[in-house]
Amino acid sequence: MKKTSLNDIAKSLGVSKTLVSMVLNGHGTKNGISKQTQERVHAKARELNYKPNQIARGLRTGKSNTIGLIVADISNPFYAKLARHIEHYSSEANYNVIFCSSEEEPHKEAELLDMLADRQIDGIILSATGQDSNQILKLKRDGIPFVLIDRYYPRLNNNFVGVDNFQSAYNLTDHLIRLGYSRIAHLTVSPSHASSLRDRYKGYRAALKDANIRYSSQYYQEVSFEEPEAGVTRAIRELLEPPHIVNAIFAANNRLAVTALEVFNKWNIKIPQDVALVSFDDMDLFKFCFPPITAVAQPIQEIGRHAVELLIRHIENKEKNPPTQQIILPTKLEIRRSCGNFLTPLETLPIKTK
Amino acid sequence: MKKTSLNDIAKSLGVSKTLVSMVLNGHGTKNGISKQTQERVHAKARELNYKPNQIARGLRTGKSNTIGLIVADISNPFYAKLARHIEHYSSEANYNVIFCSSEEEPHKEAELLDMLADRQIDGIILSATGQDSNQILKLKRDGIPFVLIDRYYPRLNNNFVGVDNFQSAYNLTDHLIRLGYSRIAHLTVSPSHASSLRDRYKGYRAALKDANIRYSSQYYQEVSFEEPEAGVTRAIRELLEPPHIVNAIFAANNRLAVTALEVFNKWNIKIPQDVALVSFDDMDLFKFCFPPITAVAQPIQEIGRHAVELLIRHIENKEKNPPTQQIILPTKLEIRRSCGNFLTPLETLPIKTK
DNA sequence: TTATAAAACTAAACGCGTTTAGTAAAAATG
DNA sequence: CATTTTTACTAAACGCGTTTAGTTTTATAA
Repeated sequence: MKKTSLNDIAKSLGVSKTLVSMVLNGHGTKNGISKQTQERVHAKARELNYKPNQIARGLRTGKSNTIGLIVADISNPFYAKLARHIEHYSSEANYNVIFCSSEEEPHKEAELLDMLADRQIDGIILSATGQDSNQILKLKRDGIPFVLIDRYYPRLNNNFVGVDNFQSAYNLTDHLIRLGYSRIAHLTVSPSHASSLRDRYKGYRAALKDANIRYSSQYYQEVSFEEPEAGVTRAIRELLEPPHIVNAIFAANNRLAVTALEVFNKWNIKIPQDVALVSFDDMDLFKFCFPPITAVAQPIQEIGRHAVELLIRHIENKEKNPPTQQIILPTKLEIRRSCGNFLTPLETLPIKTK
Repeated sequence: MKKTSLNDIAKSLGVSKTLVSMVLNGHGTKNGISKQTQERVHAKARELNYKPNQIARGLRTGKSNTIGLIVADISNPFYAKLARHIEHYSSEANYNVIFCSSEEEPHKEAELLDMLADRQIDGIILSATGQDSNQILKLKRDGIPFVLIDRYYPRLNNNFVGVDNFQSAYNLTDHLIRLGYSRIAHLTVSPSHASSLRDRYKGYRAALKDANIRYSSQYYQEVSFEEPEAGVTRAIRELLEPPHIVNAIFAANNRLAVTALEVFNKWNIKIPQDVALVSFDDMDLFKFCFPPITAVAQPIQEIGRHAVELLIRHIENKEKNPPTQQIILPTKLEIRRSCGNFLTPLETLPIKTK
């Protein structure tokens, strides 16, 4: 039960496969194929349930109507949601998506980029590990359209869709400062070559500086991507062993925030009494944690939409070489109780239905 | 700056591309190519950084070293984690993965299956919508190796990796019953053609029956996949409007549980005082909710590992046609406080460091 | 010395849809 | 009627790696 090929249709109608190809691609009239013949071809194609082999087509045209998406970690809900939106908008524009996950490893990222190039991908959406701009230069040299998301290379003028990590981190830190916290730790991933993480750190430092709060290098804690549990455990021990060095922790991503919660739970450290916690990147359940976690929320759907639009514009105008574009979208500071204004749920009102 | 092709190597060495192809595929010695020539070919391939075009190769061999993964919803953390594990194990076995998300729509599932077939995928891992077994029959007829995950078709004897949804749901319900709950609602997704959801419902019913608890059709609430908020809101209103019909809710997946939490929060309904809540599928943050949510946890990594192993076994023994296999893995009941044994966090012990 | 075999390599077909260059027949024009 | 144009269609090349069926050269056996 093999698939119907162009040739099958051509033979069964006694015409050439050229003709069939032209008709099915809508170039029939342009090439002067008669109406009846066109109709016969369409009818037969329907009858045999013909679907063109995209691979053979791509081999000839160099176009695959497929875009590659490389995220740093598909199991992180931020990227998972982003992947879903990207898939959605691509599919609307008649593109398929190949998802990949680099797991923050530059060599895996390089491998995946090669793999995608092998597969004649039309373009790439990439959240780069940031360690090595050679990959990006190679994409540029090879003329493969691409859009960076979430993280960019400051030196290179590429297509980019993301948020203002600096300002958002500044606001988040400023929020802590206004609530009276002055010894604020920054918990981040090492090695943090990703521009997003670096900008979050810079925003944090800038907010401290503008508030005339002395920064201590003890506040800065790096945790390896591979073993967050061990790293966060160590980091929190250093930050909170008496005398407590800090009274607030800024987790630079949601995974670190969740891991911090694990550690707090294990050691019975209470938020915000013992220490305040805020997270960059929101999660559905942060609202329902005890206490709810204050976080910066990114407009994930919008990031996905713009990334797809921008990429497709570049793919479909490859010759004209449209100018690169940087799209910076607004974030939202979700203020909850993990840094004060503490109310126990027991103080909430009685059940109100309807 | 185009990519190096086989021909480039052949020409620059003055040999045929046949020879180059054979050498680079390790068939050099078998075909009597001399040692020196083989070495020259390898050296030149390295020098030109040659990477074979997988598409052209696949066109000829019919093999792409790529597997397709279709999940019901990539933004659901259960599937996102599963995707990550599947990617990991596939990559270890030298296969790439094309991820897709059917968003529970049978027609999209059908489209994606066609798309994957077009791309000469070697095999498919699928969490089927369950509405239409024709898709599955077509895969079988076309001889495409596949493994179902999470959901299966009871009538068809296919490869399958998943958990015992019936027994796990039975245990979860039984846990509620032992804590004294007798009016237990079942909140599920409509239309629930997925075997996993149906089995969860059956397990719930069986537990009620074995405990001689009368079941009322009022306990059963279905919510559409597309609009969970509106549906869950309506469902919970019906279940909890005075006089409260139920005192416990069994959410058949994590998304429903999270949405239920949203509604409870909005209406100030307290868990477990006003109503108990349990979820099928665990989430990282369920531990830290207020109160922590009792849930059935699936062994996601193991599901991914077995699915990949089983699929690759079938792909690589396509001729021998190995027997189909059903792998049922154990779940874990994570007992937390959302159904009683209520302790406020305020009663916990003082900070204990180290 | 001649037939035979082994060693080392190549031409060409293949898979399948696209595209260029071209042909045959009918219609229009002079 | 002869020539040009138009209409309707086709052969063959192409992309690129794989594979089959050889070919040429050298070595071995009869």
